[in-house]
Amino acid sequence: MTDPSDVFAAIADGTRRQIFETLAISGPATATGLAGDLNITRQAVAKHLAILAAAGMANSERIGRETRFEAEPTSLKAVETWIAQVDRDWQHRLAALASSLDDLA
Amino acid sequence: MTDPSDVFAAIADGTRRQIFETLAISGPATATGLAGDLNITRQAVAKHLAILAAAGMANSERIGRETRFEAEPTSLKAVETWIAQVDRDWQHRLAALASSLDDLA
DNA sequence: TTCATGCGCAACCAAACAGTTGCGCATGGC
DNA sequence: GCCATGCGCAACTGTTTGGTTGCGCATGAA
Repeated sequence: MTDPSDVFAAIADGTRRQIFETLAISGPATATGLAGDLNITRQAVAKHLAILAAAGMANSERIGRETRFEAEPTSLKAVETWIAQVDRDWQHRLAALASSLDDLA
Repeated sequence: MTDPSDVFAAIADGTRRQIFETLAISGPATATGLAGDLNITRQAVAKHLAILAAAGMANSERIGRETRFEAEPTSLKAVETWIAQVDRDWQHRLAALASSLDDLA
């Protein structure tokens, strides 16, 4: 299982989000291909892809001498879950506050 | 308007998420108070709160010699929106792929 | 007025990070 | 077999970042 915290760290970087978006929109791609669009080295992209993969946000498959990376959108569930939980906590606190104000009336 | 990218950076740090959760659950608090729970300096907490505030995730209010910080949960909308967009892109690509496969049949 | 509390600002430090260059290895086309 | 392509690994660099300590200022209580 991948640490949810890794997902948060992974999406923190703009370049990484961009790579992830590109994979979602255009489908599987290689580090070399992606490096063409963005204006950075293949190595830099490869590092980002490794981080995305470690966070469970991308899957790699070696085909001949190429390594194709594909996005794994379900990995963002962890972030959605966290946001939903915070929202629940917030609402819960407001409700408790309101009811305690009612008690005073 | 706050840069959405700031929100991504803000939630990337575990301590920051923890502070944000605490504010959502327990309501407004000061840097000194929060520093007690977490095991770091008031200064460190103050920096985190400044980052959260800059990202639009927290609002501060000075009361006497205290500065109370409150969570702003709506600020997470930007993240939710991004995730939803990526999901749409992903589904759209899959649909296009399926239809192009149909054309071959 | 005096004193303790709480805060903000600045300097500093070690670790993490995004990015680069350089090299060697494997795979596919000629 | 030979060469180009694509990749992974390693070392290095500048910048960002989470954290600390120290100081001075303002506010509330005695």
